[in-house]
Amino acid sequence: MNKKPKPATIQDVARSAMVSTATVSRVLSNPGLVSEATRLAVQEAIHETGYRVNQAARNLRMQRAGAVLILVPNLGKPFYSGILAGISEGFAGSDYAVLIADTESNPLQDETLAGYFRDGRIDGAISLDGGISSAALQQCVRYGAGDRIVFLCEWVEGASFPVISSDNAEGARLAIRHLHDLGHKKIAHVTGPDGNVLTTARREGMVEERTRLGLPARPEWIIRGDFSLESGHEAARRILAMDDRPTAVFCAADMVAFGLISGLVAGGLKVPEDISVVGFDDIEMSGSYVPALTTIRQDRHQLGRRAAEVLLGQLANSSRNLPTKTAVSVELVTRASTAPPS
Amino acid sequence: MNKKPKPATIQDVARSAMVSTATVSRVLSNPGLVSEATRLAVQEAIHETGYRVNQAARNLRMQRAGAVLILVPNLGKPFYSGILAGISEGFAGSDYAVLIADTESNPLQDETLAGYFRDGRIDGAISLDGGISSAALQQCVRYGAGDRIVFLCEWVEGASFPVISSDNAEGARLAIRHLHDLGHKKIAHVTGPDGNVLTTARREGMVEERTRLGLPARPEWIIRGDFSLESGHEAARRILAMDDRPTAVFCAADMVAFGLISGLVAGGLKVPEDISVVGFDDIEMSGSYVPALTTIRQDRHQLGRRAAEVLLGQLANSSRNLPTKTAVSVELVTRASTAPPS
DNA sequence: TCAAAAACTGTAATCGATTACATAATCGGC
DNA sequence: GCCGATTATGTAATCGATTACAGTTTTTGA
Repeated sequence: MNKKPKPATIQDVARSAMVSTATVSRVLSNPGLVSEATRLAVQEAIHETGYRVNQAARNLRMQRAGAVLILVPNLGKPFYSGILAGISEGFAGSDYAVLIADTESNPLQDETLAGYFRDGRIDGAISLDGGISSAALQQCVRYGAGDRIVFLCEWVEGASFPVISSDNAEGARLAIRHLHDLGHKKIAHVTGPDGNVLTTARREGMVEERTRLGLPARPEWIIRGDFSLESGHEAARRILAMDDRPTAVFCAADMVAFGLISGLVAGGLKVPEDISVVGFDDIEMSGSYVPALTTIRQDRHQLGRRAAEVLLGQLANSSRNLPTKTAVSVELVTRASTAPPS
Repeated sequence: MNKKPKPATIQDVARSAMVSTATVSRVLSNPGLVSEATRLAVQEAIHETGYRVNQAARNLRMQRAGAVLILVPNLGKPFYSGILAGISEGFAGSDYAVLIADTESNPLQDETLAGYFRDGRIDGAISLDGGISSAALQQCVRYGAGDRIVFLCEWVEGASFPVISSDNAEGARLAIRHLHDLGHKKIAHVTGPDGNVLTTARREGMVEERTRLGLPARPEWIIRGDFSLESGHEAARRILAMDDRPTAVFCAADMVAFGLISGLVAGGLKVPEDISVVGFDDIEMSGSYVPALTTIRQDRHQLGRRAAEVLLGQLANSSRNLPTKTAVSVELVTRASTAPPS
């Protein structure tokens, strides 16, 4: 029943335009080489036959895969959605397919990523996961993929790949400054997981600004978390148990802030009346949470686009430029979870 | 500096094993046709040369794309993560690459999906989006892709494609039965968005079971929502304003339940003491929310795997079997957000 | 023991593009 | 008006696999 109208090939177009396949191919990829007249004739023929280039054939001939791989630590985290959208958009004009792999549900073996390159299944990769083993990266470099990997948001300390990320330290500073402006002096921080580069950047930005403003510091005001709701909740328990409670808390992620707030509220404190809370990320939920969360917005769409652009750039000029570090600016979004201390 | 050790081709293997390329190819894809002795020799040669099949070449020759596309309404919703993990796992053994597209951030034009098929960029698709226009689907059918599309979780009413989904009506019944068992009589429901097939299935299951149990019904106890946190919050406002308040609320999604709970708490009610809340989905956050949410668990991993299996089956036997509807069973998870009415 | 069938294996065409090289046509300068 | 340079186009090899068809060897059966 199905008409399967065999798709037109470059041969069909050539026949229809009465030129050679070489000419058709040139019209497609290097129109400057073809005279006005033939170009028009060929374009006409393309239109007429409904021709579409067969990527598999092109990729085979050009020895490329026509695909890039995005490594996401955990697709379930709402934080990544906007980023992926930005990435998709960035690749929309190109002829690269975008593959996505979740490194949590399907942990990356040391050889896996390199294997993708080795087998010619991908031309490049963007990693949102800073936890890739350096052995795995070594492998990729060995297969000549050293300049076709870009890190986004997270990165591997010491490895030499381009990195696109928000200005995490600046975000932390903005948060502290905001709380300071409101009149807070005793400010706590719930960190991300140990060993994470974002944890470090945000913690250091926080400490730096606190010092700069001459605010008091107590060791127990730096609470170890892991970006999760639960860790926020746990942090609330700690804070409730303190003698000398902070009047404001800066959380390393919005999810942490949600856990924290619900824990504090359950413990009888009011947010922001008794204690102010600032998050980091500005995920979708943050605006509609109760109370709406004051937070540091990362321009996730922008981050994604930039990463796509950088990778496309690398793929185009195989010239191996120096790896650069691009910082995307962040922004304080003031909402209902912060207020002057009582 | 990069050694680029040109990957071995099937020719290299053939040479090394002193057989023809045809034989090597047969060892790869149809070992039964080759004698024990040559097979071993070839395998040895494959090992020795480090040969890996070039998918681009194979795909070109076999006239396939070697890829499937997953259409996700909104990658940001935590609900989808487990499903995508399941899908990835389902395709892990196969030689299909998995492309993911977010239909919200990058709305699907009518021709887009069909275009992927037409251009031979994908062999099949799994749609988590029930909102695909039937014009778009018609197009796909026209390109002979009618039996290479599978719907997962959501579906298009009236279209004839295989559907894998949770038993939504049963989930709703379980929720109502649970509340009834606790002693609740006045049960409200916050629905999903109008026109969504899941909204309908869950609402009908709820109404059906409520009727079966002889529970009272009031029109205002069916509150229109849209699966979002905000709609839950809005529902709380409505409920707080009612004269004759329900003692329990069944929400069509966990996110709605979160919004509802925070709204109710903000309004001075306690959950579950004053009012019980049940969600639907059991996303990761639900277990660690405060209070931990009683909800209907969908086996998301299983859903994903099944969809992958069904699509792989269709791709293998191009025989166009009847579209089937697979219901994956759901489960009540009892946590802290429900209790007997006071 | 011999013909027919079965089991292996090789030759070469093919998938649909790109591009090096060759050839033909046109142009410009003196 | 002639020659080299430039421009436009075609021929055919190539990317790396699969597979129809043919040829060779082995097995089977009477």
